[in-house]
Amino acid sequence: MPTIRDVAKRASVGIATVSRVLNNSTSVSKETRQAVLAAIEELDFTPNPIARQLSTGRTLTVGVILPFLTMPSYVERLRGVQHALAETEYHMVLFSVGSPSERDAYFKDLPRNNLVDGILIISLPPNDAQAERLALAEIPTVLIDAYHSRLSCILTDDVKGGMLATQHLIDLGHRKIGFLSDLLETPFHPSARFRYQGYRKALEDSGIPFDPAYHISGERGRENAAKMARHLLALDNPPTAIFAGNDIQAIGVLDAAKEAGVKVPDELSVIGFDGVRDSEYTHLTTIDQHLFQSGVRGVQMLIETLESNSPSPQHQRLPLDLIRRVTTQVFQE
Amino acid sequence: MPTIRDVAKRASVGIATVSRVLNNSTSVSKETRQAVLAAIEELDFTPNPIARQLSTGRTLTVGVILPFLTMPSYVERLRGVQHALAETEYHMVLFSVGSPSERDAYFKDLPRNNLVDGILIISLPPNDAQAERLALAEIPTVLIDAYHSRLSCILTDDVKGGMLATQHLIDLGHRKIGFLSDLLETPFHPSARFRYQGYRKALEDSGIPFDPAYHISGERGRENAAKMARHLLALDNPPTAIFAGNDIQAIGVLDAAKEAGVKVPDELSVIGFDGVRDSEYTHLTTIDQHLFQSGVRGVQMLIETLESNSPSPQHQRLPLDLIRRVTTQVFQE
DNA sequence: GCTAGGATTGGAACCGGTTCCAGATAATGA
DNA sequence: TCATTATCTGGAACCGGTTCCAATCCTAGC
Repeated sequence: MPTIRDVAKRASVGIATVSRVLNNSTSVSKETRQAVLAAIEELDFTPNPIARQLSTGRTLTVGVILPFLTMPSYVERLRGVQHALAETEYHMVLFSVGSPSERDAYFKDLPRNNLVDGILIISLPPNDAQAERLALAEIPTVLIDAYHSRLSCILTDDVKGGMLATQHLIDLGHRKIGFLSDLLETPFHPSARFRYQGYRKALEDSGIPFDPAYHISGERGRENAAKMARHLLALDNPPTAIFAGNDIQAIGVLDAAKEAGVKVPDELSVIGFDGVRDSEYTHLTTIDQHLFQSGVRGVQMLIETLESNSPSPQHQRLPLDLIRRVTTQVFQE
Repeated sequence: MPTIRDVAKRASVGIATVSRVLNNSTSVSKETRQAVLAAIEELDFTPNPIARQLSTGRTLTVGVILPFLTMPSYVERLRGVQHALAETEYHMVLFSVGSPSERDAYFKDLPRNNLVDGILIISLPPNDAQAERLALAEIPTVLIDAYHSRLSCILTDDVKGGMLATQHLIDLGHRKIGFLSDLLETPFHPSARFRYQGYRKALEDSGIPFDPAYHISGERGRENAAKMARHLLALDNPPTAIFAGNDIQAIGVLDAAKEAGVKVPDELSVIGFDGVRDSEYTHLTTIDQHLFQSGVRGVQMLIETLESNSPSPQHQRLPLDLIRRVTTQVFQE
């Protein structure tokens, strides 16, 4: 592998000059530049990025920490990150988190070793101590789908989203509204809890009493959601509408309804949350939280911070949009 | 940020000794080691991986090139890669390919710049020239779900898989068997074509004449598959079984069948291909090609090559298993 | 004709590790 | 006791870039 010194020798110039040509920095005469470019061509020289990283202190790499592709919504956010990063000169290193201890290890180590220039954390809220460390680190961090006052964030207002979804059902005339979701207490992202809060708030605002029988939560996944939905549908006085904590669960609800012979949306309205692709296929009414866009925005915010190194954390809130498809309908007696 | 020299000074030893402690290489006396470890602790020192990379020539990074997460099957393979890589000391850098030109750029550049120690290519078969370059490069490459004689590969026998699926339907007594898939000619991975060949071969082996009306291909995706399935089901003499090129398309077929009031499996048997998670949910009979495992094996082969630098390409074939679920059934008049 | 100042250029130091090699010390054997 | 060897240890070179700084050349201005 030829080095910059080989090129310098071949072009009969100094190594500094070759470097200048490579970075087309300060003035190099046209003839010299030509000579250097010719030598580079002849030797088939490519600068070694590692050496460059060492001397510049920049790695041109962004580290992405996420709960690894366990849910379509993470994949969709990651897709947004990838898309936005492709427009820049930065590479993407993936750090997958499978357990709280793994998460903590990355939170601790990644900001210290100079492996990446910036960190994107997807759907993994740090605790106060971790956030403090991240905030003090030289490497900027942006949280996507997680909040901490000390760090820059791309946020989704899950409470508001929960209200939006519930309000939609209320507006359609429903009064017996079920809520079905992941476990509310989780070591990872507590979005289900916030959405539940939104659900409760919307009911309260409309003066609809909350019925604990209409609230059920359990392990994630379509099958489990179907199981929970069967339970709701088997109640003596079953709900006429179900708000599922995410789209995958909503699809599980659709499964259960079909199986039970309950017609959607005639006899049961179903609304999801996320706006993943599967919701399109299934024509599910849902709350679109712009997952792809969250990845894009996260990258934008990180790159901005990297280039301006403004230290004050920024918080950006993504819009939420009700996408009305065919699974919700006006309540009919 | 403290450096190895700071540690050396603090522990009153030479930098070489610190390095020895860090790499617990050749003999260092117990007392010296203790002193160095204490200094490291006190200074909160972490070795800079970039500097290490420059001097050792190893980056401890594997580059993964893949058509970016456009299909569940790629995600599943990637998951396997991630899982296996997590057991090693290697990191993973993701290079996403959205177009043939992007693919060609990565094939060309990645082996040259010393950014990664090894390359995994998922579902992107290189042409001869590219394969030659990759084979000659100092950086080892392993193809997952793609074949080239000059390179190590983790393979799936799509032709055999196509035969397996078709044979299953034939064994059940079906004679009017449809085949529905992606476009057979694609700039990317031609798995659909191979599966189609397997379909044709199985028919031929059983002496069942091929009916061109039963073969349809088009853009990928569930919806498109449903559209194509509607077409097949609307034929004067519709097939009694459909083999879909992949699970997502098979799910599209199920959609179309339900919509048309055709009962699965009573009136129509459906078999998919891949064994993605969605196939579990939908209780789809399918050919499991062990996607996750393909990622794991790819990593294993790559790491092996990295550590033994054996230059001769290895080819490993993954098994194919028929998973019989509920969407296929004995043909009944 | 002489000098100030801008344009080019090259050498050397530097980034922060690893490792070769030689020197120092301790232990072993005769 | 002395030579020999094994064990430890540190300095310096090296990986391959970038960049500071000083040197050189050239041209314009007086």
